[in-house]
Amino acid sequence: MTLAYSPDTAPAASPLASLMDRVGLRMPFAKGEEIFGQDEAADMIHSIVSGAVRTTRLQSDGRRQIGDFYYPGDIIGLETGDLYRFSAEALSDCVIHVVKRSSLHVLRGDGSLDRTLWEATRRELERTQEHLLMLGRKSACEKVASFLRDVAQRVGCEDVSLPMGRQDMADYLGLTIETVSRMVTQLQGSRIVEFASARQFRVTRWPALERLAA
Amino acid sequence: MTLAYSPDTAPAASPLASLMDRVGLRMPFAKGEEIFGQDEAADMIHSIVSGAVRTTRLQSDGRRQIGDFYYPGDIIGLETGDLYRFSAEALSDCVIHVVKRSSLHVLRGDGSLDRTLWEATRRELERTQEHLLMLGRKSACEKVASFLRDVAQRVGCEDVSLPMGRQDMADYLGLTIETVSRMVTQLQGSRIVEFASARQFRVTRWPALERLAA
DNA sequence: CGCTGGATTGAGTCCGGTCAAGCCTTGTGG
DNA sequence: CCACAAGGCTTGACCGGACTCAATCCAGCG
Repeated sequence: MTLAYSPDTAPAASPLASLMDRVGLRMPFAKGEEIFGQDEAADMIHSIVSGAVRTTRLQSDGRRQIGDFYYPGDIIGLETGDLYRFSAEALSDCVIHVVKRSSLHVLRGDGSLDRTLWEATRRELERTQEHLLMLGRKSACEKVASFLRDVAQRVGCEDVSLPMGRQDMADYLGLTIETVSRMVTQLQGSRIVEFASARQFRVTRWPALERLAA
Repeated sequence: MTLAYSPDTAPAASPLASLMDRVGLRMPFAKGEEIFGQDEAADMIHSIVSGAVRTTRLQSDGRRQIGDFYYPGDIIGLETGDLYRFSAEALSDCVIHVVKRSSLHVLRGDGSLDRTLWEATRRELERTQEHLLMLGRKSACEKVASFLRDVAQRVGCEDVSLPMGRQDMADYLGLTIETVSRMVTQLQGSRIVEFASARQFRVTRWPALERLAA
């Protein structure tokens, strides 16, 4: 999570990824396709090779919350007992390395696998706690600022392209798409970020962005 | 987390707790006392023997978010790398079983400890995700209803006593104490719950409460 | 070139926050 | 045992930020 990565290509492999390479299967998914579904039996672990993924949870009345966005090198499907608690969908065309949980037993023994999975789960927990903090106590403007900062930071290069649309941002931040749009416009008005198109931007004033993200 | 427990007394021990009994130390904490602090070195794991605990995170401007409330049998201090990301405070006088992380190595070997810790971390992640969902997409009324339902469910008996005050509830739910208070009054008005005092209530209409908690 | 779906913008509303009194419980000292 | 003080909780009036609904804009694409 803290590592830099090259978008759309396989990144420097995590320890787990290298273990997983020995078992499992690479599968392509088309943009918008479901990788796994909420409440399905959780018998797979997924590692992203290329592309981007969102995890979502749908309530009966249609309200949607996005759990997180995932990029090459990230693992999804850890957070679960017997059933997936979120569904996962491809934000773009992507390739996923899929491993049956049961086949991981082959690699068990020295305990290093267990500890690696635990480590990954802990990082996931940290990210979720950070997300929690944002939802609970930040204003709309601070939320959008934090989001753009996090994405820009992760990519690490000048021009950032967002793999997700406004609705996804809104459902991640607990806002409406109108509010997200207004805040983006506002941040642009104060010359803190600059959008070339709706999904392409760069940060023009990092300190100001950091300050707003609080 | 899903197990029933007797408040204020040691519960049916978790697998981890029984392991931890062999090492570590029982320590008493007074109401309001800090058990560990945000950004301190995280070298301990804490298991609650009796009483109740909150974990909190403070922002520079004073805004506070409560991570979760913990009761006998729960483990805290798992969520962390080198530093605690939240601080933990005693909601009431309580007894905590404290174990040095390093001394857990003694018990390592068969990997069962690793797996148990992982399991605990995963449950923590699940709870955090549930919390996330609530903060992102629920109305004030739904939040308070969910909260009261969860507490009542956990205790399992008729009369529920809240170990935390309104401010703690508010900081957990991402609301102000005034809004919490109004929602409680409202729920009482519709005969869904009944408060004997500010910290003592019972649920009078479970189905309605469940429906509101959505 | 027009179609289509996502993004932006605007006007008006409402939920939850803010500020300010009051109330009730708890605890302390006369 | 009562008086009083202190802190937490409740209630009210008002305000404002985010939502809703609706119109418009714009980029991508046939």
